[in-house]
Amino acid sequence: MKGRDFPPLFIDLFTKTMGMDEQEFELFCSHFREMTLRKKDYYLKEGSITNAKAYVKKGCSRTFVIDENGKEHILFFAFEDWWLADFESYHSGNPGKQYVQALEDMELLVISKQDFAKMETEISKMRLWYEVKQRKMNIAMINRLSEVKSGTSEERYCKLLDKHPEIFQRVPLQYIASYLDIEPQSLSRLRNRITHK
Amino acid sequence: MKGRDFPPLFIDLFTKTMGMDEQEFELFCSHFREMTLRKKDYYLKEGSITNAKAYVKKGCSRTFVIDENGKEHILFFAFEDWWLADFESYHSGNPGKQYVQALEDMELLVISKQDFAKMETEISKMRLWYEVKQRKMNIAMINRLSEVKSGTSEERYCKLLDKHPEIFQRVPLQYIASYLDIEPQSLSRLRNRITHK
DNA sequence: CGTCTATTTGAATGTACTCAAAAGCGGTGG
DNA sequence: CCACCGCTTTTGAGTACATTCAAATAGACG
Repeated sequence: MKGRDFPPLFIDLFTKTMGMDEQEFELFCSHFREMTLRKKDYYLKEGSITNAKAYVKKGCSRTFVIDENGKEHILFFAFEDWWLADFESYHSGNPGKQYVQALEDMELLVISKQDFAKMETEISKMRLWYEVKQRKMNIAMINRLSEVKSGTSEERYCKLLDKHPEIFQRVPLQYIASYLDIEPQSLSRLRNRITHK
Repeated sequence: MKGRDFPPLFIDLFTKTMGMDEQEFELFCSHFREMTLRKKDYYLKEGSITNAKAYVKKGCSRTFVIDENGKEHILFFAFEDWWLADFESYHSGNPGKQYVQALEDMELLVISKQDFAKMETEISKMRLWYEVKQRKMNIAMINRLSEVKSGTSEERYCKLLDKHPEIFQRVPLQYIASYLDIEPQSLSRLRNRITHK
């Protein structure tokens, strides 16, 4: 697969933002393999070992865990230009706890751990990029943690609607309920309450 | 301050685990300044800009945020050998949202952002160390996120008691309640319920 | 059109919350 | 050493809110 076939944001990220030259970028791209998922397919399930990172070229997914009572809890959604992996499994080599399921048909660009590591030694900018990436994920997780606990469910719903209205165009309400940590019925009543005032 | 005055685990981390030689280690240590906090003192408050990392030499603290209704939510506790910082503020340079308050008298080893950055260029192993650190924090945050949402409050309490009994020796129950995202009264009743069966 | 799934609505239940007050505990100073 | 004060934890009573189970409606897809 040639570099020019990659999505614009992906190309920009590595050429403009990171200053990779064309040769480096071609080398980099050659290590990705394309993968498609149909809606409802799983990219990852609990117990599987992740040895790749996946760039979301198209579509969206939900990452969730199942608790001791069999309940699903969505940790986050992923859309275009996000990176998907169960990082605990990826770095430890142990089976992961996360599920990743496509909510739309998806196109992924997958790079194996080995190839990524090779890239990091061949293209020094990669290290920096991944460091920054890691840092941002970190901050996002801490913020998500603050949000999960803050305010009433109505406030959490309104904030999500305000900050990420696009989610409501693409993700069924039941999953948004899980993300907000409430039952679908409660979300339905909550939405009613809001529109009737 | 001489390297040999640092806590054993700290010395091990950088000499044994990271393979820093004595000279590098002395250089490294020279950039830390000691800081003490009295119980209940704040190391950080919302709105302040963090430009340092702090190694917890002694004591423990709680990191929390205050939501729109004025409620405190504890994100995590920190004990000996942890690193403290509002990483969002640290990396963005913007005012942070976190509070860090000492729960016991504390001794910290503080290194400024500038000095740490200088160290990273002077001692190449530092980069690697910080990368690994970052990664682990990341995973810890994702796990914390899973836990906050999983199971009943009773199950979360029991799991904490099982995995981190030492916390109960050092942290007042009201803060454990906040960590578990329940009111102190509810925690009290919950504990009663458990011991009476 | 029919089936399957998602969303809404209803009614009853339960759990955690609030407000309020009592009991317990630790530390300080007389 | 004891008495007092402040803070933490517990207990009580009433309330609010999300949950559960159940069923009806609405939408999506073949």
